[in-house]
Amino acid sequence: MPELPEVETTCRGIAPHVSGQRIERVLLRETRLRWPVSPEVADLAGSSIVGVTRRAKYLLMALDQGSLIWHLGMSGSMRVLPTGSPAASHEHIELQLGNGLSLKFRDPRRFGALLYCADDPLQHRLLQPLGPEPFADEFNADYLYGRCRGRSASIKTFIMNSHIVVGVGNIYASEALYMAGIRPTRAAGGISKVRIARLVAAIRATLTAAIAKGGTTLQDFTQADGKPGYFRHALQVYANKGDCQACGTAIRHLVQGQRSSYYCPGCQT
DNA sequence: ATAATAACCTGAGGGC
DNA sequence: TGCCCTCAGGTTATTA
Repeated sequence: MPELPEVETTCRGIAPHVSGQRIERVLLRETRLRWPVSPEVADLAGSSIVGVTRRAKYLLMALDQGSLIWHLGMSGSMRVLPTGSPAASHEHIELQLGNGLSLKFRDPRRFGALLYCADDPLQHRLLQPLGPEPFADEFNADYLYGRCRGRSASIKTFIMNSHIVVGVGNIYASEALYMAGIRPTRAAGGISKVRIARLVAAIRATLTAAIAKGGTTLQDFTQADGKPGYFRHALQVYANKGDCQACGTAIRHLVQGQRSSYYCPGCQT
């Protein structure tokens, strides 16, 4: 689940409960994530959490000394619950806080990550090469059209490339291309600037709408309070086996780069 | 440099 | 019930 809207929802959900809190105790039940959890994490008791921000699909937790870089992978989620409440299955990490609450990280598939970074996390080797945020001024039609020049990759694969723009995952790539009227199979370099401008707007609109609904829950994702994301009901094409709401044509499914894509052959050219 | 593929995991759901 | 297969939000590393 965790694309940009889900990570943003998580960030907003946990921030009020963890910001300014002292870490009383760290529970590491499973450290074999995408990468081994940084050993420094085990010794964080006594540190304080200054604040939480998001960059791409990473959650950045500033501490009084250094920072934590979290990633939710494919199945990760975070909840804030009273310290002492029973651990859910696959609840790998728990930070017990001074306010009697615990931040609990659950990730059945273990594609997520928790890394400690002593200095600027934005300069971390995973964050440094990332493209612009979709809501940044820098991400505009000029930029995206420029990056598309000479690229034969499909536009769907292209906008999911975090070096081009961050935060657009498999669900919202299909949804944004539907909104923009562009087939996911089109070569990035062959799309007119006007249509690229439409795509930029569609990416922003799709992500904004999804954030407003708390993201999309397919299976594992929950908000920090345990509720699912409600954008699933607003999906137009993703996982849709029916017809396009706009023109009635049957939604089509295909696989691109090992990922499912969905589009309307009537509306998307 | 760009593009395509394999790899890392667990669980849910369908078919038989 | 149970077994086998396919598929699922991401992204890095490896290979052409």
